Amino acid sequence: MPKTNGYITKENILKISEKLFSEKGYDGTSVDEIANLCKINKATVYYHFKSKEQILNSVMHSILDEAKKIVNISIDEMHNNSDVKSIRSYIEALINFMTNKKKLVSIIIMESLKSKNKLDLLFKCADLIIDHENDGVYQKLNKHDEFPFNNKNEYLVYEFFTGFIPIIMYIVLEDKWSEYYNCKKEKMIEYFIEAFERSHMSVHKEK
Amino acid sequence: MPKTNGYITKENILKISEKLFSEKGYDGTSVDEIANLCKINKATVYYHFKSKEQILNSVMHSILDEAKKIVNISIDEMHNNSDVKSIRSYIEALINFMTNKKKLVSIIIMESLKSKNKLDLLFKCADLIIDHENDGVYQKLNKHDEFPFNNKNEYLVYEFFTGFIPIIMYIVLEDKWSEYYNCKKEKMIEYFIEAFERSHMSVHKEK
Amino acid sequence: MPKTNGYITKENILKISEKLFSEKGYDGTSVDEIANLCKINKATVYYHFKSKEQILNSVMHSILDEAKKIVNISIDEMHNNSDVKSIRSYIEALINFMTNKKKLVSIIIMESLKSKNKLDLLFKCADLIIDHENDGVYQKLNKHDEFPFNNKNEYLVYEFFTGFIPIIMYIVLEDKWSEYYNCKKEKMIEYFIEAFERSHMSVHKEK
Amino acid sequence: MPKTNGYITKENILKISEKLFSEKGYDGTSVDEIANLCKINKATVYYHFKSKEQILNSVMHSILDEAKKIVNISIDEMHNNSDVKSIRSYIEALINFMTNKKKLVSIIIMESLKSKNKLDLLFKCADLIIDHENDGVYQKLNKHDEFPFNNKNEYLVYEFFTGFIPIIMYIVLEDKWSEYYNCKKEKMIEYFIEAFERSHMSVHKEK
DNA sequence: AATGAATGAGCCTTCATTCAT
DNA sequence: CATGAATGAAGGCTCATTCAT
Repeated sequence: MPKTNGYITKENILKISEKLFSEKGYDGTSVDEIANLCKINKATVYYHFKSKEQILNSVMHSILDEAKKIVNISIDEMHNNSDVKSIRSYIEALINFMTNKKKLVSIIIMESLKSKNKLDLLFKCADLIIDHENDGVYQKLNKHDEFPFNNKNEYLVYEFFTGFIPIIMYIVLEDKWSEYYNCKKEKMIEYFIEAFERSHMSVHKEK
Repeated sequence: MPKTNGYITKENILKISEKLFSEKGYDGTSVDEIANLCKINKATVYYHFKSKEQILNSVMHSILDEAKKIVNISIDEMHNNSDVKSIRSYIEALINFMTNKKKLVSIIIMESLKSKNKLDLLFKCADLIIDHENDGVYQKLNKHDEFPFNNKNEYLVYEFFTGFIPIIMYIVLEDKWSEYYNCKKEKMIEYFIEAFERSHMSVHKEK
Repeated sequence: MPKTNGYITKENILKISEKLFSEKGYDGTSVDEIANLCKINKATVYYHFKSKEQILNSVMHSILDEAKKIVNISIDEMHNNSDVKSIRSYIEALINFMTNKKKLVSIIIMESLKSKNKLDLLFKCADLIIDHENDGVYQKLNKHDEFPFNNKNEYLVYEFFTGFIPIIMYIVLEDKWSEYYNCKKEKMIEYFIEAFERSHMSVHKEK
Repeated sequence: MPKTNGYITKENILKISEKLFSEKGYDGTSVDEIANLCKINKATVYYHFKSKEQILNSVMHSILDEAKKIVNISIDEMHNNSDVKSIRSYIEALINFMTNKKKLVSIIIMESLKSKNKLDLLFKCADLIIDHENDGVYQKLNKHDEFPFNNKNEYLVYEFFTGFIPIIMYIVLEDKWSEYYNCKKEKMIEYFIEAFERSHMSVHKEK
C-alpha cells in the first residue's frame, strides 16, 4: 500500500542502499535486497531511480555533501590554531568521518579503478579535501615560508598522492593490515599519524 | 582423449585470463569468455581450476613471481651504486615494471578492498618490495644513520602507506589523473618522483 | 485542479498515441511514452481511458471515421464519371489515402491477426470500402450486366480477398517489397494497378 | 538431470516453441513457458539458442524446409496433369499445409509488417511458392500462350499480390471471417477457390 | 585430458494498472 | 481534472558450476 510521502521513500532507499553497499559492495547488493529492506516493491525503486547505477551515484554524492560539512566544521574549529596539534586533530577528524563510511570509500576507489568508469568521484573527493586544506590549513602554515612548488599541478600531485591517497588507503586497509601484520589498531593509527607527519607533513611544517 | 599436453592448456588459460582480467576486471570477465578465447570447452577450465577465483589466485601469484625476478634484478643493479640517483632509478624501474601490469595492479587493489577477500596479495606484494628495500637498499643507506623507527610495525606502516601505496596508486591512476587535471604525463611522473622524494624519501636520505 | 480542458487532453492523447502506434506498433509503445510525449501524468491517461487497449480502439475508430469521409468524397467525384479511368483513379485515391496511414493499416492488420482480438476492425474497414464500392461504383457498372455471384457471401469473399486484401497488403509491404526485389516504387505502383485490373477488376469490367 | 542427447533437446525446444508460438504468438510466449513445457531449465534453452528471437528464426526456417517438401510433392503429382482440376488441387494442398501452421503464418506476416524487422521471411516464402509455380505449374499452363508480362518484376507483383497474398490471408483470416460474416467454412473455401480462379487464375487459364 | 549438455539461482528492468489526494 | 506514488507480475538473460561420457 502506497501513498506516503515520496520524498521519504526516496531518502529511505538512499539510506538503505548506503548501508547495503557499505556492507556488501555495489555488485554484491541486488535491487531486490534494497527493495525488501525498504519494505517497498522493487518497481518503486525504479520509480525513484532510473537504474541501480543511479542509486550508487546518488549515494556517493550525498556522502560528498556530508563530507563537505564535516570538513568545514573542522576547518572552522582550528581557525586560530594552526599548530601541529590542530593539524593532527584535523586529520584525525577526517579519518574518523571516513572510517564510518569505510566501505563506501572502498567503492569509490574500486569504481575509480575500473577503466571504463567515468565517475571521477575519487578526484572530486580529493578536490574537496585538498582545496580546503589549501585555503584553510595549508595557507596558514606556509604564510611566511617559501612555497616549495612551482605550479598548481606539482602541488596537486604532492597533495593527492602523498597526502590524500595514504589517508584513504589507510582507512580502507586498516583492518586487514592490522590482522595481517598482527598489529593493534590503536598502535597503528599512532604509527600512521607519525608516518604521515614524517613524510607528507614534513613539507608543511615550519622549519 | 587428451588433445594436447595438459600443462600447455593450463598455462594458456592463465595467459588468457591475465589478459581478460586486465582488460575487463575480474567480475567483468566470464568463464565462458576465457574458454572461448582459449578455444577450449568451459568444462576444461574447471578441470584445471577448481573455480574462477582460483584462476584469479593463480594469475596473481604468477605475477608475484614475475615481480620477484624484476625486483631482484633491480636490486642487483643498485648494489654497487647506492646513491640517491640510483634510488631514483630503482623507483623508476619499479614504476616501469608495474605500469606494464597496470591493470593487474588495479585488480590486486580492487580485490584487496573486497571485505571477504582473504588473499592478502596486496600485502604480499608490499612485503616483497619493502623487504627487498629493507634488506638491500635501505640497510645500506642507513647503515650509519640513526634509525628513526622504534619497531618493525612502525617501520612497516611507514613504508607501506607512505611508500608502497603512493607508488601503486600513482601507477593505476596516472591516466585518469592526467586527464581529469589536464596534466601531461611526462610532467606528472616528474612531479611524482619529486613528491615521493620530498615526502617518503626524506627519511631515507642522508642529512 | 483541472489544468486544461479535459477534451483537449483526451484528443491529445489520441493524437500522440496514433503517432506512436504508427511508429513503433502497439506492443512497442508504452503508456509511459504516451504520457511523456503528452506532457501529462501517466495516471491522467488512465483517467481518460480505461486501458491501453481502449486507446488503440479509439485510435482505430477515429481512423475509420476519417476513412469514411475520404471514401465518400471519392465516390461523389466518381458519380458522373463511372468509366474505367475513374475506377483506376478511385483505386489510386484509396491507395493514396491509406499510404498516409500506412503504419496504422499495419496495426489494424497485425491486431486482426492476433487470435484473441475481437475488434474486427479489419472487417469493418473492408465493409466500409466494399459497401461503398457496392452501392456506388459497382452497382452502376453492373446494372445491366449479368451479376456473376450467387449470393452475398460469395460476392464478399471475392471483394475482400481479391480486392481489399491485395490493396492494403500492397500499401503496407510496398517499401519492403521494392527493397527486397530491387524494384523502383514508381514502377511497382504501375505494375500493381495493372495486376489489380487484370485479376480483381476483370470481373467488374464491361465485356 | 542432464546428459541426454543434445540434438534431441534442441529439436524438442523447436517443437514446443512452434506449438507455443502457434497458440499464443511470439510476444505471448515466454522463454519460461518453453522451458517448462520441455521440462528443462531455462538456461538450457539459452545454451541451445542465443536468444528468443533466434528460436523464432529456427522455427520459421524449419517450416520453410517442410513447406518446400510439400510443394515439391504436389508439383510432382501434377506433372502430367496441368489442367484446371490439378491446379485446384495444388492450391488446396497448399492451403491445407498452411492451415496447420496458421498461427505461424500469422507470425510471419506480423513480423514482416514491423518496420524495423529484417527477417524477409514472407518474401522467402513467396519465392518458394511462386518460383515453383513458375517452373512447375505456370510454365506448363502458358507453354503455348502469349506471356502477358513484360518483365520479371511485373510478373512477380502479379503473383505476389494477387496470388500469394490472397491465399495466405485467406488462411489466417478464415476463422474470423466466417464468424464475422456468419458463413460456414465449407462454403467459404469453395467461394474462395472460385474467387481465386476468377481473379488471379484468369491470367493463367487458357483462353 | 577434455567435452557437450544441463542447471539453479539470481539479476536488472519494464509495464499496465491502481489509489489516495 | 489531474497527479505522484506505488505495485504485482513477468520477462529476457547471464553466470559459475557440475556431471556423464
